[in-house]
Amino acid sequence: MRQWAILRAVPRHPRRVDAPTIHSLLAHRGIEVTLRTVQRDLNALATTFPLDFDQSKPQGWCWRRGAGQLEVPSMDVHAALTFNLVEQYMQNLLPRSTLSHMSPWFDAAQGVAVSQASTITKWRDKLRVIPHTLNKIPAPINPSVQATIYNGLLEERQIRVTYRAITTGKEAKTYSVHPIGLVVMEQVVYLVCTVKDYQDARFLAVHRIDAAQQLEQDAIKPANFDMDEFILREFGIRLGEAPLNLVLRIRGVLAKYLAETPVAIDQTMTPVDAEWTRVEVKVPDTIQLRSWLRSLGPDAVVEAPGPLRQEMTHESQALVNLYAEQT
Amino acid sequence: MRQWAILRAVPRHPRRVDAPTIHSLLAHRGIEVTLRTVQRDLNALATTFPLDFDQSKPQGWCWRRGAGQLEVPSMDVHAALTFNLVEQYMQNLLPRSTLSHMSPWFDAAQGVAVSQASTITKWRDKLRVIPHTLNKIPAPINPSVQATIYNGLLEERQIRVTYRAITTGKEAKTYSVHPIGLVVMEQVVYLVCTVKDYQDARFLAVHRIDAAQQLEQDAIKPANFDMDEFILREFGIRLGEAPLNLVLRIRGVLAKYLAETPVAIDQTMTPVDAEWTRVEVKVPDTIQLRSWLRSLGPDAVVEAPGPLRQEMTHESQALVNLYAEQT
DNA sequence: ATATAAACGACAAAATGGGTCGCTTAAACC
DNA sequence: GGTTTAAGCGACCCATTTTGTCGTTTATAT
Repeated sequence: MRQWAILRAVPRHPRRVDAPTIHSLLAHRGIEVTLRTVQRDLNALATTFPLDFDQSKPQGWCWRRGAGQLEVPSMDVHAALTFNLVEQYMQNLLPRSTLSHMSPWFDAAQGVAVSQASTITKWRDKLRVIPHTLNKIPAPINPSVQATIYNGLLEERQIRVTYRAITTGKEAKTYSVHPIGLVVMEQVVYLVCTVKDYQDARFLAVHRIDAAQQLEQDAIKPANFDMDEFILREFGIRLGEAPLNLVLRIRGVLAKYLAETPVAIDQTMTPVDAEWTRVEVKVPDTIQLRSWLRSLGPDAVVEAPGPLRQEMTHESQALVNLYAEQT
Repeated sequence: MRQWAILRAVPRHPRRVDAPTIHSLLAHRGIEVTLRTVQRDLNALATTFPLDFDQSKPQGWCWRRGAGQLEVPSMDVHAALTFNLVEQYMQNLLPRSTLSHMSPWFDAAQGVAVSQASTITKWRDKLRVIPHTLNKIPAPINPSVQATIYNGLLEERQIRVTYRAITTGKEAKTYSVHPIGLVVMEQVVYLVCTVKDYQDARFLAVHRIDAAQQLEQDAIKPANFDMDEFILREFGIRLGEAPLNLVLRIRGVLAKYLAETPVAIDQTMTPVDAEWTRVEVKVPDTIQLRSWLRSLGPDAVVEAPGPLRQEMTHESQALVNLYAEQT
């Protein structure tokens, strides 16, 4: 039991912890033993587990870099299968530096034997995830900047950041921010925060932060801040306040797909004729809805509400005009 | 050490393992002890860990249902943050029954204290993932059918399935299949397999499989089967053989976004005038490309290659015609 | 009904664990 | 640069625990 507690107290590679710290930590949990015993335990555990310590005087103990994840209960094949799917899914949806924190588990999932005795078939041979969007390349994030940002966010401390605004020509500025939250949209990670002493929240793309340094001062969250409200307002998601009663005319395989994965639970579908099917569904009025409707091309026609139909009509006419121009 | 091995040998709830099995398993790993010792260990461990056994004679041991994931090294805050992001991301991308296999880890991530002493701030307050597509509802999958399918796939055994084809009117048919792989596309899970003794691979939507039963016979994978080739061909992904040298004219915020998350590493962007920017990039000729181009609406015009421009021109004209019709 | 195998209690010998102490060594501080 | 402080480590020994053995009980299978 004590050894179990010690194992869990030892952190992964870059971070380190020394024996006296573990000793007091154990005492805090009601496990009263001599420091000597803790030292003995650490040495004993190091013979079986990939633990390392540095040569400084209070020896800093850590799990060897690249040490695998040991879990109880151990990962079963179905969990491993799911981890493998998620790994493929996430590949281009989060920046490498963030996703890398999960690699111990992804590696563990890879290592789970597919079947007891059979061939050493690789998971990759059996599993594929087809990306639903065009695979864009996430902007790289400086790992140390990311670490500082995430720490400041979680410990609720102010951070001094050097930010390179997207508006061209402007050079990077340095100021302190109060981190509030993290928002991921379209493969980009944004830090939601207030700047200096202003009360209004802003968002900064983390990959455009060139340098970051955690400050001593606590971060102050503006009163009555509502993250969801902020997102809908500032990220240009919500276009209308009320949900739309969308009526759509669709054709082809799209009807089949939509029958299988409905847009919402109240979705109803009624055949119009041999070619077309009418879909009625209540959906929030968002930018994603527009993107989706556009992406369907000439297989979907908005019938109602009127304003949305108008909008789509104008858009398609605008597109035709653009294509009519000589290049 | 022996107890550690025993803990890892005990599976999660529905599955069970008995003491003699563990005993022989330990012997296999060079740990030679009496069966009695194993029994004693199990009882001892059950006082500290949430282990349960049933009342049948060879006692079946398992981790109590809902037992948390215990890991060494324990999950640090950055890993927990990433797990929370991924959980939000995956929410509607995989069916519940599949994703639920990861819930022990998602729960563990939730449980990681955000900061040492500070407030018990919930992760949810700080993290948000904005879905990039319209959030459709994944078709529910019968968990026991899913378990059988996944098992058959991993153990490479034939499966007798009752499949409800999407073509209306046809009733469900039952036949045996040789599972080859799993493909996830647009929130739907497909089983790639060959049917009966035919050599050509097909794909079945897992949520349309009403019943499944694992058979004794080994599954036979067709010679020279190439999963990637199969996907490109059968899922209608690849439209042209060669990659396209896409030339695109874009405007507005899109130019900024595309500069940050390029479509491919060789992407070049050159301003045309105050409004437009020209993007050149080599991309595979896929259905996703079309969807993406369409989703951009009148903010993007394809300039080359010619055939694609033609295609887009015709599509937009067709859409205008559709909207011009009286409802 | 009988045979088989697993679980369990009891006991004793063996092994190991852990506190104490003193020595050594490396930081830290004046 | 010397001194202080604290951590690591080897050694010793007693108490506790561990584990093999064996006999009994109980449930499952034949």
